[in-house]
Amino acid sequence: MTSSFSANDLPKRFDFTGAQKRIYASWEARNLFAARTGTGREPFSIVIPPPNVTGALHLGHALNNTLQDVLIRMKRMQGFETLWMPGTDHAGIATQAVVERRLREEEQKTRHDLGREKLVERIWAWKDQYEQRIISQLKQMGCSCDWQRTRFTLDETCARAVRTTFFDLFRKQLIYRGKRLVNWDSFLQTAVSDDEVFHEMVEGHFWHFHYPVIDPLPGEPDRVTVATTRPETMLGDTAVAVHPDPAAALDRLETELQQRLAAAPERERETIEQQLENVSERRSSMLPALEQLRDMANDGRQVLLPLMERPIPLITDEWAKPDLGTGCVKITPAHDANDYDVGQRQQLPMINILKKDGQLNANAGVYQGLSTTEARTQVVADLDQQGLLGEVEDREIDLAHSDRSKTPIEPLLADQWFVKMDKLAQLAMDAVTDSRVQIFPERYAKGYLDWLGEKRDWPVSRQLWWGHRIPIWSCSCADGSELEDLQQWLASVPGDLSFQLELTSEQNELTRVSELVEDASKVHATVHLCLPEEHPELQHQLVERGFVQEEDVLDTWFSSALWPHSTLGWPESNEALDTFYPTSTLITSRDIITLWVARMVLMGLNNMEDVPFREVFIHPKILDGYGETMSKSKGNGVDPLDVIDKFGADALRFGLAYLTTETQDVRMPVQLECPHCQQSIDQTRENRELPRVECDSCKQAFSTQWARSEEDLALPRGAVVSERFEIARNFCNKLWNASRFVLINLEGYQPAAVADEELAFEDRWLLSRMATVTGQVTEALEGYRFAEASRTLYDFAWDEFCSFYVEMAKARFQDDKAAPVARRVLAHALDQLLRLLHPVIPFITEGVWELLAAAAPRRGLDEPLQQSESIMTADWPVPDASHRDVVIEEQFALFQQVLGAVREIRSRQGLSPRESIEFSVRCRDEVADLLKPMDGFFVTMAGATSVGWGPDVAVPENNATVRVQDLEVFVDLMGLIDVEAEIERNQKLKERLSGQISGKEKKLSNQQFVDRAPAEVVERERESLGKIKQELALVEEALARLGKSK
RNA sequence: GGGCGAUUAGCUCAGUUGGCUAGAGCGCCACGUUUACACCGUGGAUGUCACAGGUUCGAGUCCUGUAUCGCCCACCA
Repeated sequence: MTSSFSANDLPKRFDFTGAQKRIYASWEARNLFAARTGTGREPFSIVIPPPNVTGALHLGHALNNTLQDVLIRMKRMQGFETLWMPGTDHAGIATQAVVERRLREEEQKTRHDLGREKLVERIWAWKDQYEQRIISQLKQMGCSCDWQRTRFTLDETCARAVRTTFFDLFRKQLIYRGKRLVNWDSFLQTAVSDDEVFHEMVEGHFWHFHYPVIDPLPGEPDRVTVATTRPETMLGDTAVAVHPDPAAALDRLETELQQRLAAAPERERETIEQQLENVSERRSSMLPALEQLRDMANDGRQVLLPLMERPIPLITDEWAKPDLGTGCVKITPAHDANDYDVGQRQQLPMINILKKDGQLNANAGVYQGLSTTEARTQVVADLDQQGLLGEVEDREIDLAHSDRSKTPIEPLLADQWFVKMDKLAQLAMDAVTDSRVQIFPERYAKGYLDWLGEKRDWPVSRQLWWGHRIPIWSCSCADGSELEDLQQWLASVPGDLSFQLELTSEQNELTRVSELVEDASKVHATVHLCLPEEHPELQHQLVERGFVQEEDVLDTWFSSALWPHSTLGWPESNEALDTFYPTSTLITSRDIITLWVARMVLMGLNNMEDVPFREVFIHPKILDGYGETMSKSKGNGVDPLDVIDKFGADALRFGLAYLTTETQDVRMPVQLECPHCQQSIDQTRENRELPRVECDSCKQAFSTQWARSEEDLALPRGAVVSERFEIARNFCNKLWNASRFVLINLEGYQPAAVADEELAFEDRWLLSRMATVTGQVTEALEGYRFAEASRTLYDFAWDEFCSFYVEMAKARFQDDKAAPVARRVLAHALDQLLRLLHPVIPFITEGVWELLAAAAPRRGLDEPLQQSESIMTADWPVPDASHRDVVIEEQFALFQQVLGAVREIRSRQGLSPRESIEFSVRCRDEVADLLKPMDGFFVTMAGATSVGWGPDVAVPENNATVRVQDLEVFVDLMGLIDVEAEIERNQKLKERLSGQISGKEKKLSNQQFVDRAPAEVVERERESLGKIKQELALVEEALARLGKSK
């Protein structure tokens, strides 16, 4: 600050835009975010949940990162060596899909036109651009990440960790190859994950087919009937199933339905009754036939799959529900998830009939080359022609579609790599069960344990190009000698490698994968080789020997699972890893507890033999005004930058922290802001999807995030914001102005220690409150109670610091004797308040801190000290127990109440604030002694002059009264009194008091209460009743008086 | 279908181990530019604590059930 600085020149509103930029740059320039090793300080570390590089951050990220920054900043001030590890996630499918879509839209090309290498190059370019944007957003929010350590889940450091981990698991035999149904998008020619699939009801049919029984015995049916919504899949059928005990199944179902009926509400009864009817109908009409089929199945009978003319077995499996369809079900293991399970159980062949482009392959015989839709029509026609088509019902079908291409999903059987989960999952479960990892709020531990408890193997293959390519090379051997040959060569290769043999019998396509091979001569072997590191030379040799590298990449979560240690340089041992692992806490949202949190614990334990973090805090979700989750696709998302532009980064942060309660999701109505007239327009389900919106008030149009056409894009863009941030913005401004006032009045500040006896009543009060608040805020933040901390600070700063302490200081600055101490205490108080607020609102507190340093560089009550240059490195306040004083706080509360009473009377009587009034207080002598010295404050804060304190003050003739505890405040209105207003008010009061009295009397006359409630509670009730009665007496007295004067 | 959570003022939310005469902000009403702040100040009005039972001397708080909403997981031949 230059010497010409004057606090009077400071603007009335905090210029957050300028301050944010300047202050953040100064933090970075001083390297204040850097985590150091070897400092001997206790470490505190957090790894960021890496945002997807795909897109911009939304409000959910803003919340997530605000909370992390709040903790990191507090811990840093508390003297911990803090590390906040930043980075982004390569987000396989989402990122590749975005780039592919642009390729399609802008160049009309598919990824196959570019090829793997070129596509990956494009994605890298995209990634660089978007990573910058994300990091810039985080910086604008004020996040104090150690940017020099920024990682990316696909960078070389992380890649090394991935390969090392995969190799380790492979060698431990925890990786295996198996078949799995994937959601195949035949348009994009890619598998998509379950969450990229949406379901839609479409008009469809339920076709019944007859499959002839091979060589029926006399009395046996000559055909069985099955039903399906996807006729073409019958080409891949490998069995027809019937329930092993249809009678028992029906009985069980009936019992269950009857139980449900007994408990069911009226409107559900009908459906259940119908189901019951269905059961008994089936029992009489179908049961014998089903039992006969069951017996035939047990005899090993077969049916002839029409069109393919392939004999397939009749089998028994519980999957065939006797109450559904025809009671028999066709089994197509390669194209249906449930059938796949049946196929596994029953060791059925699995016939894939689909090519990746959605056309039928050679296994479909004459139908080869048709699309699934064409095949469907054809199959139905052909069966009809052969007289094998039965009933065709119309039916609504819940059909899975690809979210990206909107085409129907084809379930397709594919080779996939899996991670065996049994042991790993158990490790991760134990860590939570024995509290090495603690989850807050606790209830989320249940979901974590339940999910891991299933111990389902983790399919890690993804049919994508963007990601960590699975480090496996495979080679098939035609016969035993080739295999032996290969094994000898592999044994001679130097270095660390691991391989697995996968043995399959001859007809690969038709036979299940098996580890047990009875006849070795019929086997052909595949050798899977896993490399722990990139090894170009060896890879070259492998290719020459006929090895092929796995095309698929790993699930993104595989690399994310390593995040807490991979970012610290694992597998290389180094100081950062030693210092900051395990990390202290993880802050994330509940939807990735299983996908991410569980897997980090598991991988951390596997790789590091220690948990990745000691605590996990699950924060709420941000919902829109309709209670729906915010998402880009719904158009109800909010860009944190819009909020920052309008309200400031501090307001964004404070607003979010203020809303972060333990149980409630955050519902946040959203508005569009008209760029022409700044009018807010509520976002509705209708307008949130429009590319342009017309302003309600100025009638001009503006564009939204959906604008695509040139004319829409040419319009100014309307920001999406929420009024919820106004509270926080106003709070920051309040703090700014209070600070401005303090700074203005610090002119002439002289640092000096302040002895206890120099402290004024209000100083003691404020210091006492500050000690309490400091403790509360620290505890709240350490317990992840962000809303509580924010609310405590909000109330303290606004209602106590500003509305009382600063107001009272005004009077003291007029008094040359009192002013120096007032300045010292005020400088100290502001200093402490800024510190407490800094983690939540870092910019404004730093801004004021700098100004305070100019006005009062040395400050503090005991011994004024030069304070640190940045508030970031200032010490976190510790509650000063010596200042805590319950009596002072009580006395001060009395003062506040008397002041309130005077103000209330003034307002009630409609007196202008200019109009000075006189008041007297009837009270005990001690109280008079206490409050009389406060006379000046009544003048400045309520425009009221006291004319008497004590037990014997004269009651003015015409007065308005308010009673506070055991004292009475009279305002002499000298004939100006609005008698009606007083009577009305007193009568209202009388009613309320009488009600309370009768309530309490009733309670106290209840012998049960008096006997059983704790004595202390009863006593409290008695006292309270006594007080109310006294109060009522006074009200009645006042009413009588008023009646007289009327 | 399974699990979890929510339901408190017009709106968004607090409300510790049951002791409540239920709070805050916004909005609303009245007054007000008093030298930090109108993004402000002072005062005021506003509630069948979703519903129904139960436990208890006492229930917004604990238990059971119902309704509505939301989230996660599974399933949907």
